[in-house]
Amino acid sequence: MATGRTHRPATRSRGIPEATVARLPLYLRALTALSERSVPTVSSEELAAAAGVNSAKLRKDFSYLGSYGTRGVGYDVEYLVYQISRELGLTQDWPVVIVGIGNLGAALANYGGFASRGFRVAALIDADPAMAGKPVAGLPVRHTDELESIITDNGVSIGVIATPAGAAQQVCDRLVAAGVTSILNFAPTVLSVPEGVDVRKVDLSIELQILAFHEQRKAGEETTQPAATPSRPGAHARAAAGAGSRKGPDGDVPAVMPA
Amino acid sequence: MATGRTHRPATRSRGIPEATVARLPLYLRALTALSERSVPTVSSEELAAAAGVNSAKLRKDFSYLGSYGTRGVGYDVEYLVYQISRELGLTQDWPVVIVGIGNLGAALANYGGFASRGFRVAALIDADPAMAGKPVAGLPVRHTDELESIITDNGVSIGVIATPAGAAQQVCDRLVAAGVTSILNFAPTVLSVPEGVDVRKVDLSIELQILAFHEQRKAGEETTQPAATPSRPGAHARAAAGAGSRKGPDGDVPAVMPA
DNA sequence: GTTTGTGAACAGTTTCACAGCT
DNA sequence: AGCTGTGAAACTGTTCACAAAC
Repeated sequence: MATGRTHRPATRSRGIPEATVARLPLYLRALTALSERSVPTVSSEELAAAAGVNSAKLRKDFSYLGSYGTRGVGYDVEYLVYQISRELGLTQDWPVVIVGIGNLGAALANYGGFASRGFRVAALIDADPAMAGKPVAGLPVRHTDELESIITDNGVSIGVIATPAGAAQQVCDRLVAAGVTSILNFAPTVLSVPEGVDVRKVDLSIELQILAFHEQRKAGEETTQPAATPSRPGAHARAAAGAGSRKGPDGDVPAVMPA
Repeated sequence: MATGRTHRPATRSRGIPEATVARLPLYLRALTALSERSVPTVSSEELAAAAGVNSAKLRKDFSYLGSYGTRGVGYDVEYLVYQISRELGLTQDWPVVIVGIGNLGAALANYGGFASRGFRVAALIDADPAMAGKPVAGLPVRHTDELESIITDNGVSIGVIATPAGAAQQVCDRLVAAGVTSILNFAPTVLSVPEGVDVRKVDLSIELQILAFHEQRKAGEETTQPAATPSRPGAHARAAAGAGSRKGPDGDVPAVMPA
């Protein structure tokens, strides 16, 4: 998923489709790996396989960037790496702050892929005074009091929130007030931000729940639904309904997963 | 987002749209909060605001589950909590293993929201023998050798991979061979899995790159942007020449392949 | 009067299949 | 021959707007 509220009204007459943007990093990673193995060119078929998509989609995606391939040959790896990097804005350096240096914040700070491409951890910030000064991933943790000055002094426009849910909105507000316009939120909360600020969220429990949904489908084709449905407070059981009303709490029994 | 799911022709004639499934956990979280405040009913408008979506979408989403609201009134909170939980498969318990107990794995193990709803950490697994037996989040870390027996003994069908990228595919293969059919992958790699296995991935650096894309765009379109554009690493000389050969945003220049 | 549930219109995304370049 | 680039078709997802239910 993506941006919280406040997304441009898809006024994308001149832009790249959002779905394509979301795949460019994937292509870039695959291309970087090829580049490191000194592979000079790659076909849409090969690159698509490496990125885990199909080749028609990949070609369509690239067509939004320009005609960067050569018919009968494929794509030049180095050239594509550069073009995609530029398109994603990775030819410049993005200072990032991480707020909330608990288990997760520390993990993020230590994450190598962070610095590797365009991003630089400008500061680690935590509300706990006991954390202040302690080094994490080679950086001293700074106290929340310094948040605003850190942001302005470093020209930070991207913030990562790894605090408990209860603190997230407040931290978000302060980040935004200080000038941050893109936020990556790991806290399990819906953040509200003013127009013009992008929010992306990463949420473990949502991902697990989506997996559970599909898992249940796989298992439950014949194994029934457990338990009974508690009666509905305001309404009557509509379970009867021979026609029309296609829904109902009972099994949906779709023909899914053909072996 | 981003199921790396194996290509299924979406045989879902009678199922719930994927986009809807992905939002159900969001609704559930908002409803749970209302439930804890003993709010008895909620309108689509209110609930939508709490979940960060618009009300038409929410009503459409719920319509796939059934007619669970009351016109003129709204939705009964407790009843909806139950229905969504059941739909997501959270009325049963899902044992989960986490493989790779580094910074991130430990963070995940400690994540409270894990156990809170339907999920239970059955085991923490790491390849480092020095880790074996050490308690993390109250559980002793087990060695990778035990992976298969842990999976089968506990009937684990959901696995979380938090290993380095290099180990992820191998771990994935072992998980799948042992019976896991849903995987949440935190390693920055494309996993390949057999038909019938679901993969979802969470990738920090992809999220950041997407943010950078939009951030760059903000800086470009309107005026402003307080400098904050440090050095450029190894930008190619052609940078000034415009985007590419096609009808890009600006000048059209014949394709230039780098030597 | 209020609010749901939903067909219909619209928008975005993926896939197909092939023309056109190398 | 091989492979890209892209219109058109097919599909999925979102928004609109209003009749039906309370």
